[in-house]
Amino acid sequence: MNPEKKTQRQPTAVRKAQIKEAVLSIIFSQGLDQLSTRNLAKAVGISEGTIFRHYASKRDILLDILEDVKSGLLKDMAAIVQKEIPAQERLEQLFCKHISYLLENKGITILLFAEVAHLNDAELKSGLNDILNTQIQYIQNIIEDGISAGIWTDKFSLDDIGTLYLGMPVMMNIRITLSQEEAAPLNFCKRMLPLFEKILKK
Amino acid sequence: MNPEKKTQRQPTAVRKAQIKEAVLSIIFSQGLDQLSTRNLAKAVGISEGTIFRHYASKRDILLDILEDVKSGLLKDMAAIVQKEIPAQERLEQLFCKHISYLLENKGITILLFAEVAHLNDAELKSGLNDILNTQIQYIQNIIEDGISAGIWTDKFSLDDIGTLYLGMPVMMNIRITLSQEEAAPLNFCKRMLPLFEKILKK
DNA sequence: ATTGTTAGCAAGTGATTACTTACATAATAT
DNA sequence: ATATTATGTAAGTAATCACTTGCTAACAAT
Repeated sequence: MNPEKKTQRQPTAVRKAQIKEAVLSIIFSQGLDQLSTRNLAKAVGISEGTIFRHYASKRDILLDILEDVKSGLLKDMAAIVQKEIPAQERLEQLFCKHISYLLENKGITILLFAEVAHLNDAELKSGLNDILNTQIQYIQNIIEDGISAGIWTDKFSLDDIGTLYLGMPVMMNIRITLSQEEAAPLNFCKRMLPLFEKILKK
Repeated sequence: MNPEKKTQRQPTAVRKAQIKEAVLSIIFSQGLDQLSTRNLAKAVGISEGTIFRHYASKRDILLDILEDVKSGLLKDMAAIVQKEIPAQERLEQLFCKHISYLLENKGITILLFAEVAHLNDAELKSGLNDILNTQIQYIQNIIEDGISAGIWTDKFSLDDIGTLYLGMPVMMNIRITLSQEEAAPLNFCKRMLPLFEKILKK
C-alpha cells in the first residue's frame, strides 16, 4: 500500500548529499535556528542517530558544504578567468555564474554569513575567508587584464573594486531572503553589470 | 577594600542602556552564539533574573536596539538629506555618517544579519526591512536631486544604485568581522566614495 | 554459509537555553 | 513612620540541543 513507509538503506555518499541538501533547504525556507539535528533528520527521512553515522558532528556537515563551494563555484569561476576571451566578456560570465550559483543554492550565503556572525570557529572562519579572497582574486585578475589591454582605468585600488563587487551578490541575497521572493532577481546579473563596468571605464 | 563588589541598584533606563551595550559588545567580540542571557548578565554585572526585570524577553532587547538605530542613525541621515547643500556634498556626508555609525556600533550589522539569517521572527524582520528601505530611500532622494541639478546621469535604475550603495557598508562589516582588525577601514568612506560617484557621473 | 562491515533506529545522555518564582532590600510617596 | 513600588538575587523550571549507546538487520567478501 505504502511502499515508501520504510526507510531505504542508502550508501553514505548518497546520505551525505541528502543531508547537505536538506541543510540548505532548511536554512533558506525556515531559518538558521530551525537547523537542529532533529529537524535535519526529519527532513531527510532518517533518524537523528543516523546523521551521526555519516558525519561526526553537525559542524562537519557545514565544513563539507564549504568544500562543495570550493570544488563547485570556485572551480567554475577559475575556468572562466582562464578563458582566452576579452576581459569584458570574462567579467560578465564570472559575475553571472556567481549570481546563478547563489540562486541555485539559496541557503549558501546565509550559511556563510551565519558563520561570520558566530565566528567562534576558527576553521569555518578561515574557510569562508578563503572563499571570499579567492573570489576577489579572480575579479582582480580579470580587471588587471582589462587594464593591460587598455580598456579599463587603473586609477582605483583593486582591493576596493573587489569590495564593491562582492557587495552585489551579498545584497542580492539579503534582499531575496527578506522578501522571500524567489523569482525576482533573475536578471540581477545583467542589470547590475553596467553599473559596475562604468567604474572600470577609462 | 573593594567598594565595587556589591552591585549598585540602578534605574531601569540605565540598566537598559548597559544591557544593550553589552549585547553589541558580546556579539562583536565573542560571536552571536555567546549571546546567552547568562553571559549577558555576567557582562553587565547583574544576575540573570535582573535582566528580565528590565526586559520581558531577550527578543525585546533586540527590538529595542532596532529602535535605537531608527532614532539614532536614521534620524541623522534624514537631517543630512534635508540640508541645503549640493547633492554631491550630501552624498559624502550621508555615506561617511553611515560608515562611522557602523564602526562605532560594531555589533549592529551582525545583529541585523543574524536576523536575516534566522528570519523566523516577523516583527524583527520587518523592522530590519524598514531600516534598509529607509536608507535606500535617502540615497535615492539625494541622487534624484543630483539628477535634477544636472550633475548626475539618469540612465540607471535608482533601485539598482541603492543596492550597490548598501553593498559597501555591508562588505566593510564582513571584512572587519572576519579580520577582527578594528583600525583598518577608517578611511573606508573616503576610499569608496570616488568609485560610487563615478557611476553617477554623466 | 560464515563473517565482518555498514546503515539503521529508539531511547537515552548531560549540558545549556530562555525564562520564572519566592523572597529581600533600597528608594520613593504618603 | 509607613506603605508601595522598583530593583535585586538564588534557585529553580521545562524545553531543547548536539551527540551517544546498545542493539538490529542489510549488504559484501570470502
